[in-house]
Amino acid sequence: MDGSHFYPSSTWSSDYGQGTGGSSLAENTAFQDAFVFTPEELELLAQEIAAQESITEKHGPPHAEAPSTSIRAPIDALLNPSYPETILPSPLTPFASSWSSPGLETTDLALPVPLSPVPSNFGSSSSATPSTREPSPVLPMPLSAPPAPSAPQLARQTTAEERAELAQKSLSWPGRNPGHAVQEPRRGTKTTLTPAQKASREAATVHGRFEKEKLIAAVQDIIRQQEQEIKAQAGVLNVKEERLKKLVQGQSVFKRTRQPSMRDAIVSAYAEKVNEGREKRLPLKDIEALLAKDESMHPENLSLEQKEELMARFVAKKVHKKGGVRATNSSAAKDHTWSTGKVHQEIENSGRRNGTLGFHFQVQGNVSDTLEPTFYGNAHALDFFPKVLGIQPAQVARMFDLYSTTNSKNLDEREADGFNDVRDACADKIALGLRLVTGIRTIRMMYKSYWDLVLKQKVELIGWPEGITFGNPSDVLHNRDDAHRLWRALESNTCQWVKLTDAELRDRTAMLNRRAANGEAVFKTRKPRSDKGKKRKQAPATAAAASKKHKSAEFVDEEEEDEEDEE
DNA sequence: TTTATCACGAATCTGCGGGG
DNA sequence: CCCCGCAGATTCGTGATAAA
Repeated sequence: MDGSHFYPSSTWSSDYGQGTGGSSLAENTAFQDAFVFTPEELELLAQEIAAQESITEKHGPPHAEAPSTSIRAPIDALLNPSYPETILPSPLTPFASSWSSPGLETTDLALPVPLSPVPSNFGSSSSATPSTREPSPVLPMPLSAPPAPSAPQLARQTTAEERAELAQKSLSWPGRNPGHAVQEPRRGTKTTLTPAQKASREAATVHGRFEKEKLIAAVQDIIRQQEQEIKAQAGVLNVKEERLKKLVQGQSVFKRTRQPSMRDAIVSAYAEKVNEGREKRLPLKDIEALLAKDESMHPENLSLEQKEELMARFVAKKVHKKGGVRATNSSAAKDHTWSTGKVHQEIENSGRRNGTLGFHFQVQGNVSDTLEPTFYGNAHALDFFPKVLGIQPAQVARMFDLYSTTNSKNLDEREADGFNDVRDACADKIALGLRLVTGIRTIRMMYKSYWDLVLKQKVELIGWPEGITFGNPSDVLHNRDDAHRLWRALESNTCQWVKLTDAELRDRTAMLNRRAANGEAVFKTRKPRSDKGKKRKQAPATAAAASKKHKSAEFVDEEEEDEEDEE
C-alpha cells in the first residue's frame, strides 16, 4: 500500500518535535505526533498556537513564563490539589506538558482518577480527549538546593585551565570525578554577529515562523487524511478500525549503533590534521575533497598498523564522546533533559508497539547538581503507585531524590560497588550469547570443557581481552579493572560468540588434536569411575524401575557434568 | 538492493544572567 | 520585567557504506 505519505513518519516527529524552537508547541509535541487529533483537538490546537504566538511576541519565549517556584511546589501541587493554581498553565494547553515542558498538565492534578489505557482510546476517536493522554510530569527548575558553587564562576571569560581548575575544586560532577576524562565543551566557535547577520537572523525567524505555520497546517491536513484513510481501509481490509490504527501509528525506532568504519576513522583523523592551526575549520565537503586528492590517506595505501592505529584513535574518541563527564552543570542539564526524553519516548513507543507498561524515574546524584528530577510512565503505568503501593509517583520521585542526594557517589565509588554486578553481568552476557548463537535455549556455558563445546556446537567465543585468563568470570576476574575490561569487550561486541565455518571448524579440530598430541589437556577427560573394571551388582529387574533407571541415568550424568564444569 | 547511520563544521536554537 | 549576548546544545547537509 503506497500511503506512507499519509502518516507521520519518524522524520516528521524529529523535525516537528525538536527542530525549530520558539513556540512551545514545537517543543511540546515531541511525543504527541503518534496521536490522531480529533476535530475538537485540532480546534484546540489552533487556539493554542494563536495563544502561544501572542505570548511569544509579547513576552519572549514561553520558557520565560515558567514559574520560578521551588521544585517542591509542583510536587506539593500534585499531592495537594488545593495548592494555589497560579503555577499552572492555562487549561487551554492540551499538549503543554510533554517531558520537556516546565509546566504541569491539568491531568497531573487528577492523578487519583484512573487513567484509561491508551489503546482503549484508539477506536473512539471523537471521545479521545486530551485529558486521557499520559501524565508526563516533569518537575520544573529551579531546584531548591543551592546552586553549584562552580557554575557562576565557570560562566565566561575564563581560560580552559582556569575552568579545569575550578571544576576540579568544585562539587560539580567533573570536580567529584578527578582523573576521569572530561569532555571539553566546544568553545570559541562563536563570533559576534554583525548588524547584517542579526537582521538576517531576524528575517529568518519571521520566515521560520511562517514556515512553521504552514508546516502545522500541513500536519493537520495529513492527520485528517490519515483518519479518513484508516476508516476507508478498515472497511476494505475487513479489520477493525482500532486495530488498523494501532498498526499504523505504532512507531518503530529500532536503531542499532553502527560499528566504527575505517572510512569514518580516516575522515575523523584527516579532519583533525587539516584543521590543525586553522582559525576557521573546514567544512566536511572540503575535508573530503582534500582527502580524495591525498592518496597517502586512502585505505589501500595504508599499512595494517596504520589502519589499526587510526581505528584505535577513532574508537577512543567515540568512547570519550559517549562516556566523558560533562564539563559544566549547564551542559549536564541539557544532556539529562535530552536523554530522559529519549527514554520516555522509548517507553511510549514500545508500549504502543508491544502493549507494555513502563515507568522511569531519574534524579540527580548530588545536591550540588541542578538536574531536574523526572518521572514518566506510559498509559496507566503510574497508577501502580497509588493503587498498589498507596503512594503518589511524585512522592516516590521526591523520596528517590532524597535518597540519591544523601547517598551521593562518584564514578569510582559506583564502580567499586558494582564489581560483583559487573562480574555477574559478564557471565550472564556470555551465557546469553551462547544461547543466541546456538539457538538452544537450555544450553549452558561450560568453561572447563570449552573446547568440547566449540567442536560440538561449531561456535567460538572471540575477542576475549588479553591479560585475563580465559575462564568463568567468577574465577578469573579478581579486580575492578579486569571486570570492566571484559564487560566493555562484551558490551561492544568486541568479545562475542560467532559461528564457525566448516573450514574454521577443521582448523580448530586440527589445532586441538595437535595440542592434545603434545600432552596438553585441551579436552576434558572424566575421571574413570572408581569401580572401573569391576563387575557390578544387578539392579532390581522390575519394568518400571528399569525404564526409569535407563532414562535417569543418562540425564543425571549430564547434569553432574554440567555442574562440575560450571564451578 | 535498499535503508539509514555517521563522519564533520556550520547554522541554528535555548537557557541563563547582566544591565537598563 | 524585558532585552541582549554568551555559551553551549542540537540539527543540517553530503557522501560512503554498514546493516537490514
